[in-house]
Parts: sequence; C-alpha cells; structure tokens
Amino acid sequence: MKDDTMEKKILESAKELFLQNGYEAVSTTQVAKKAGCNQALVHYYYRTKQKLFKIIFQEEIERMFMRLKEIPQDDISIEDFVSKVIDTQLEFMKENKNAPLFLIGELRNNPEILELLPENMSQYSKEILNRMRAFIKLKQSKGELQAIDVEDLLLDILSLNVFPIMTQSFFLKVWGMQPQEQDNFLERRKEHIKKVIIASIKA
Amino acid sequence: MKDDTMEKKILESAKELFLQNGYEAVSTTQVAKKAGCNQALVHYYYRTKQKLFKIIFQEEIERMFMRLKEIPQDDISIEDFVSKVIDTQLEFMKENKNAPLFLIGELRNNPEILELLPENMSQYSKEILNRMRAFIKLKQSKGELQAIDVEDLLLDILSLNVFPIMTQSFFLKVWGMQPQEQDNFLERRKEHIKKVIIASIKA
DNA sequence: GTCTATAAAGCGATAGAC
DNA sequence: GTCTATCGCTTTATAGAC
Repeated sequence: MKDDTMEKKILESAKELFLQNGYEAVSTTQVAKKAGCNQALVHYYYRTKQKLFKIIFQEEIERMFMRLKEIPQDDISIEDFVSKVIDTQLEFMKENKNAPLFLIGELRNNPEILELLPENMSQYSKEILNRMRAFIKLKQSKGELQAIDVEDLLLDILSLNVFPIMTQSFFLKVWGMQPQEQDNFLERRKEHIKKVIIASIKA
Repeated sequence: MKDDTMEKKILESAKELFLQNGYEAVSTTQVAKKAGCNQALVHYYYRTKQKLFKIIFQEEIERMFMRLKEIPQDDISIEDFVSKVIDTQLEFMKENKNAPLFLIGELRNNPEILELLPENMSQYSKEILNRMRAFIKLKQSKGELQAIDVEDLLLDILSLNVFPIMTQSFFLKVWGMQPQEQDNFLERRKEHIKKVIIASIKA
C-alpha cells in the first residue's frame, strides 16, 4: 500500500504472486485481478511479463544483499559479532520468508538469469567477505579465533539460517507441530545457531 | 536407460525435466519430444500431467528418505558417526543435485501436495530421529556428548549439506570460481561440515 | 490511464485411424 | 502401441475506443 497508483499496485501484486508461486505459475491475468484492474493494463505499464519479472527479481536480490552487507565493524566480542550477524539475517528472512526460495528457484537452471544479476553483485559479496575477514584477523591476532575460511563461515551461517525457513512447513508437517510451537520454532533455533557457529570458530 | 519401453522412457524424460525446471515450466509436449514420441502418447500412458508428476514426486521423496534413514547403529566414535551420516547424505545429494530444490520448490505454498506425502513419512522421520537419539543417549551416558535436541541436530546437518548444493551455481558465479575449483568445492566442504557438527555436539 | 476486443500461439486432453 | 487431427481453453500481447 506504499503507493496507490495503479502502476505501483500492479508491481506489488506481481511481487507477491511471483514470490509465492514463481514465474511460470503466475499469469498476467492473475496479477491484474489481484491489482484490481484489467489484464491489458499490466502490459501497458510493463510491456511484457518478462520485464515485469526482471524488475522484481533484481529488486529482491538487491534488497537481500543490502541486508547481508550489514556486518558490525567495531571491536566487539565474538559472541556479539555472531549474534548481530545472525539476528540481522534472520530478522530479514522472517519478514521475507518467500524471498530465498524465490531467488534460488528462479536461478535454477536459468543461466540467462544468472547473467542478469546486478553487476555490483560480486562487489557486494566482496564487501561482506572483507568485513568478516577484518573481524577475524583482529580476533586471531589476539588468539581468540581459529584459522577460518570466510567463504565457509558465510555459507555456514546462511545455510543454518535460510534452509530451515525454506523447509519450515515441510518439517512442521512431518514432525506434527502445532501452530503455537511454530512461532517459537525459529526463535529457539536462532539461539541454537549462534552456539553452533561460535563453537565452530572459537580457538 | 534402465528400460527401453516407451512407457519408461516417457517417465524418465519427465523426471529429468520436472526435476530441472519444476512442474509449471514443463509441458507434456516437451516430455514427448525428449522421450522421442508424440505428445498424445504421454497422455495414453499417464492420462494427465498431474498423475505423471505425482508418480515422480512420490518416488523422489521416498528415495530421499530411504537414504536419510541410513544412520549407523553400532557403538562407533562420535567422529565416525557424524562422518558416516554426512558422507551418506552428501553422496546422495551429489548424484541428485536437483532433487532437494525440486521437492522444496513444489511443496511451497502447495498445501495439497503436502497432503500427498507418503503416509509413512512421519514414520520414516521418527525412525531417523530415534536412531540418532539412541546414539546420543549412549554417548551421553559416557559423558562424551552435551545435551542435544535431535531435531536441531538433524536440521543442522541437512542445512549444511543441502543449502550449498542448491545455491552452488549462484555462489560460484558470485565468487568467480573456475570449473576446476567447483569439483573440489563440495569435497572440501564435506570435511568442514563434519568439523562444525562435531564441535557443536561434543561435551 | 483504463477499458473491451481480439489475434496468435501454446497448452492439456481426447477421438479415431492404423 | 503409436500416430494425426482436433477440440476447448488459457496465455501473452496488441489495437483501438473512451
């Protein structure tokens, strides 16, 4: 509801549908219906379904990387560092539960879309890695951390944070959890993940 | 090529296509073309696209759980236990790189398909958890392990194993890896993951 | 800017010939 | 068992009225 022009409403509707169901499963007619207008208007504003999708995909991937970039830089304890990184990531994931699967799913076997990633993507990634590297170097000089491959560390954190969100509904079903427990599930895991990561890097 | 009847060829072609691109993105015409027959034949053998998909989906999820069930039961060291579990899982994932994203992707916001899971799914899951629980109890009685939530442990292992496979092409692109390094990537990570898991559970 | 109407193509599924 | 032909429907995209 950030903007009530039809152009924006169409974009927002498309975003919701694409994120939930993926590109192929969504028709411009559905988008129009959800936005409350005619199907032709979708094409009037965005010409093709592809172009509409491209806008959303790039926006989402940029949003996600912006958040991942938020790595604390001060000289804080290892516990606080890990805690902040994980809190930041998980907060984003909770508010955007569909984003990871959407992005990963659309990238699958879609090499054309790999080429369509923002050019600054590698730059973003390097920034994230360098900030983590800086912190690790600092703590290593004090003998508080092991030798660590930053790529491995980042991938560990992302794996532990993102995978459970993508598979939540599945495991809740399989393990027969109640809606009540579901809300606590991610909260409980957050603290658990912090422990796992810290145990894996401390000297 | 396990069987060269047309019926099997159609199923194999459909499996490959569905696993790579998902249900919505695949047409019965594509399946027929890949199998080397006419589109009508696909419907002759499997009646509807849905039924064809259902067979493949259930087969894949069963195959995956069969593998996950392979938890060592002897009184071996913690290192060997973790190592075996992770080796088994990762070997399967390597040979079935598309399976996890396929299954997770089709389950997304498809509650009908959640209902379509094998009824013995919960049973499988309980078996896996119980075997892990038995091992943990044993080692705890010797004071070698901490108090551990089995669900957390299983989810940790799965996350660390599966997420990198689903996102491999993405990170290889972002981090600018060469094809040469790619093959080593998962091998290197396998040992890394074992260390992370062991560090997180040892007393 | 928003609509109706429609063109062109592709889809899933069936009927019927061989 | 495999094919051609075809139906009915949906899809993307455009043209043109208002």
